[in-house]
Amino acid sequence: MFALVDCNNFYASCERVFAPRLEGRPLVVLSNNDGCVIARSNEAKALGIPMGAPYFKIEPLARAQGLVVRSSNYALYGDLSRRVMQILADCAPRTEIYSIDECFLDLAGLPQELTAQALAIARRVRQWTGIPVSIGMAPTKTLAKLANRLAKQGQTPTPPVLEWGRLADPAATLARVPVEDLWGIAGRWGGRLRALGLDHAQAVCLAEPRRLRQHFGVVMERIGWELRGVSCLPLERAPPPRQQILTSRSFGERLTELTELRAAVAAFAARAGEKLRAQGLCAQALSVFIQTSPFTTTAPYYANAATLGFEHPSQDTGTLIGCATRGLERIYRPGHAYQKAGVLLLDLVPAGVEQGTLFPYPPSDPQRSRRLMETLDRINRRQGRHTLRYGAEGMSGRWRMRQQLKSPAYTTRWEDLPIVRAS
DNA sequence: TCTGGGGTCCTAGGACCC
DNA sequence: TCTGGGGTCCTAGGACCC
Repeated sequence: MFALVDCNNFYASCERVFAPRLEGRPLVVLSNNDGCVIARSNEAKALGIPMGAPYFKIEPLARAQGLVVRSSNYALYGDLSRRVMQILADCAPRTEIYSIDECFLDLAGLPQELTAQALAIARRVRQWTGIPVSIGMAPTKTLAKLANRLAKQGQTPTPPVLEWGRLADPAATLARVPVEDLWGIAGRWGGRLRALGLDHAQAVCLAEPRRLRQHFGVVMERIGWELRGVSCLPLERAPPPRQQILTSRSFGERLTELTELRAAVAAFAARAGEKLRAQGLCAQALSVFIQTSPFTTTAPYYANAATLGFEHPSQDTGTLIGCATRGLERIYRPGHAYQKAGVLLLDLVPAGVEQGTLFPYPPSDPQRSRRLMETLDRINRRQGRHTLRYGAEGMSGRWRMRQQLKSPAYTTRWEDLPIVRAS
């Protein structure tokens, strides 16, 4: 038996935890660079603001309707997520953190009163963190996801919890669920399922699994089995090691000069290196890409990428920046207004087991590099990111993101601690 | 003027191995 | 006219997730 705990409108809820006056008001959170809407409160959804809407298009409406708008504040969301996950880890024998706002629980061995248990979990998370959650429970992950969605929609006698086994008529419920609402099915497959006459979850459930496999492959076959109550997707305790690490950003302003791009790309490489070391990995190759805006119609679109292999596996920021810069110089073409760039680390291997080089040239000192990176990371962990950085990253730069509407990092910066006054 | 960032898995086909 | 059987690795493309 699985439970899926999902935080309601997570980013919007995080913004409200330390600003309770936003309770009940329509609220949206914007993507990096204040580009589009990536989270909406229920009130904002009711206004008809779609997910992913470019902000400049809804701005007039926003003003007229008193919409509250925030830049994304990942320091805050990440910290509140960690707290929620910690509470959940105490509530079940095994958990799987599925995303920043979702967690699967393995309910095996828990007392039978599952609904009562789940209601208590939801209350506890709300009381201890201020974050509202919904919980779906079922014998498979796919059904637990669905139960969660139905619970969120209020289709449950025990909000915010829905236990699949307590449904009076599961088949009729499935028949009311459009295929696109199933976990793992989006637009393309939805269209193809409908073309086969399978347009609701119950039709997929009744379809011959072999047929699903023929038309779509093993992924869809598993969805079919899971809808029938046959669990195919186990709880994953330890996340598998990363296969790639990407750091990319849209620029606050368009860039045309190589010098400016170089600083941006160096900063991305440095950040990617931090992530790499935090995971205990080394990269064996790096890819750098740049692109102009895909939405501009007045200038030709240009996008390109360069991939470079390393002499030997590395987690040294200096090496990463050097490679990224060489790659950039290969693909940079003057005359374009670049909108975005990124650095992708590839062929990751665990640090410490990498293949050495018999005749390194130029001679290098891996111990020295390792100590330097450890010191760099330690200082930046304690004193704040960017305290110590490479000169190539530049001090500021027009490429840095616009984030004009960001709330304070209430829980992760001393200066931003909220002050409570008694009156 | 203004449009996110970060990932995963699966499949088919080609090249190659013994 | 007829040409084995069993495998791996790599890449590109397509789909999906939050």
